[in-house]
Amino acid sequence: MLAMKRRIPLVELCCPPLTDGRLDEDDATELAAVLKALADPVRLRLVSIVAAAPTGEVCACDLPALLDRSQPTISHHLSLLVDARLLEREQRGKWAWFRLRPERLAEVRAALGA
Amino acid sequence: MLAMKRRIPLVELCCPPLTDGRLDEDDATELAAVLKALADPVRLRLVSIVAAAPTGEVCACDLPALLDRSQPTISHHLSLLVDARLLEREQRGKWAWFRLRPERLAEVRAALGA
DNA sequence: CCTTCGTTTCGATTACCATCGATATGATGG
DNA sequence: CCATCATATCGATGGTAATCGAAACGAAGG
Repeated sequence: MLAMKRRIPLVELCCPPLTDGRLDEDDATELAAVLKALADPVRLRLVSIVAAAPTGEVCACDLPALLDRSQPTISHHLSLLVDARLLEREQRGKWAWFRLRPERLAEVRAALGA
Repeated sequence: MLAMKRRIPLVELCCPPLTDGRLDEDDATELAAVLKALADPVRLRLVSIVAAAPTGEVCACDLPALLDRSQPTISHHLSLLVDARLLEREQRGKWAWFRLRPERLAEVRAALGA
């Protein structure tokens, strides 16, 4: 035991915890990609705004004003967060709404140690 | 209550958890800096190698071979990790030894949510 | 001291990234 | 259809970061 190789089904975490053994190159690259998506002040604030929204979702239309960035810039960051599976996007009429994917954030925490 | 503003002394975490409310610009910048230090495959592998070392420490001299990068490159990444307070460095004779700072990793996990 | 050897710093190169204005896309409502 | 408005894409730009070879630094040991 301990020879058993990965893939816990419940959370489907992206990588074994950092502290459990040497990460191989692929796992490290994958984990680095998610962390890179989080490692930007604007994107962290986007995630926190969505996470703290009372209704659980936020309209993209409100975000440029909240973050003092242009609309294309916000759109760019939102795309990266969706690609990293940290947010999910839903189009409703003309507006795009975003929700947090808390399991994904939990995966990242899990990958960062016990 | 809930108006009380930050700084839990025990762990001295860098920022309030992402999911507890909107991060202000300073907190977001600080958290992004630590995450950026982690958001690189080579540095993640460095951390995991140090974390998994049976003795708790690793000699810098062994790392270029393990990671297939030049010695200056490894030195550069180690500096970034030390600056981010994720590793600590100790010079012993000619060799530099590195240890993990688990509290710092715990801070990052805490900042990423409950 | 002078040499050796591990490590850091320097300089250069290359690649990536945040940002914006301008433009395109796409859905809504007349 | 056509006009409008929210969002996405494009192209350009300035800045940052990973990487390496070469050179500088620094500790040991004769």
